[in-house]
Amino acid sequence: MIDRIDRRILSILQEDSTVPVAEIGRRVGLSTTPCWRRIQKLEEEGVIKRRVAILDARSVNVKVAAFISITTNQHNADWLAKFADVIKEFPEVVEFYRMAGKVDYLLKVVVPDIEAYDAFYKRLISKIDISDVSTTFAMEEIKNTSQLPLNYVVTEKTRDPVKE
Amino acid sequence: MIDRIDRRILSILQEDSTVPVAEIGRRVGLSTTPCWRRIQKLEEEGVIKRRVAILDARSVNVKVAAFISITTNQHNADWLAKFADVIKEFPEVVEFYRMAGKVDYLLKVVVPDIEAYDAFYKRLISKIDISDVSTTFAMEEIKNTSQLPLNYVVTEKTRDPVKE
DNA sequence: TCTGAAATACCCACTAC
DNA sequence: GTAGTGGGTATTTCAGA
Repeated sequence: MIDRIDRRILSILQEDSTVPVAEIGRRVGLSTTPCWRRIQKLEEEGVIKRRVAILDARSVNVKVAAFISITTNQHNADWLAKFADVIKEFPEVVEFYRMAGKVDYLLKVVVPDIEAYDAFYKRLISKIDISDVSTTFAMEEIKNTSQLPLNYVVTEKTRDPVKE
Repeated sequence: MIDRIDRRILSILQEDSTVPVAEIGRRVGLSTTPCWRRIQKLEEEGVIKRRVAILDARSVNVKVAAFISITTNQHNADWLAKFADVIKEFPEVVEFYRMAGKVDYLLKVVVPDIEAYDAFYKRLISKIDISDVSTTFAMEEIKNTSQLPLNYVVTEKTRDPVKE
């Protein structure tokens, strides 16, 4: 169970995981060891999934983000499993969801430019048989964060959503 | 300028930033110091933007992802600036793009459930005047990674996209 | 002169108390 | 929560291309 202190620790770590444990402890009003033990527990429980480096998209030459809406008429489990496996393997696909409503699947893809998108698209449809596809491009990334909101965390003291 | 070794270092770090420098060096065929210097440089240059902890969405009670397409008839710079500022401040909004085509803006929002989405939606439209909004929900997250594809990186040796 | 290997001092993560 | 240790990291020095 996550309490308020855990939540503050998570908030710090998902913003910057290089902050030393002693400093985190200081900020949340804990000494190093208990703070460190909480972090360990959060990692064991899988609340903290991993620690990663976030790269600059422009520096690695993926300046264009595209959203691909896929509608299909094939809905059996076998087909879906194969479809998902194939698409997951493309490194350009950074997000992939099965949707409710008219669109069946939504992909977020990152590539250098429209030309590269076209090449990617051809590779995609050559590997898998999909009926209806529509793509929209992001002109500007206004916000894109790995930080999840923590105001909905169920704390041990209360079951109500708590404001940050 | 990024070379092949840098690319391998980035690949390791964006998958797991806890790997010790000596181990990274071993994997890319470098001793600790030059490897460490490369990482420093990549951070200085902003290729590595930050190091963060990735949290488990279910553990922090945000199981539902929604995509909100916003169409507006207001296109002046003032309005956009205000609009962007307001929306950015919602922690539930994890992604926010200005789009090309019919839809003007696309938001990705994470919340605990449909009920919470509704509450969020009401708060959103109370703060800002938007004409046309449509929401689709993700039923299943098949892939969601912070790892960018590195096969498009422009290396010092070649300007061609290089296969991983 | 630039790049990499070896060596050291220091600081932080982690353990025992 | 405090004290102490091992290990990784930051930094310097040195060797070689």
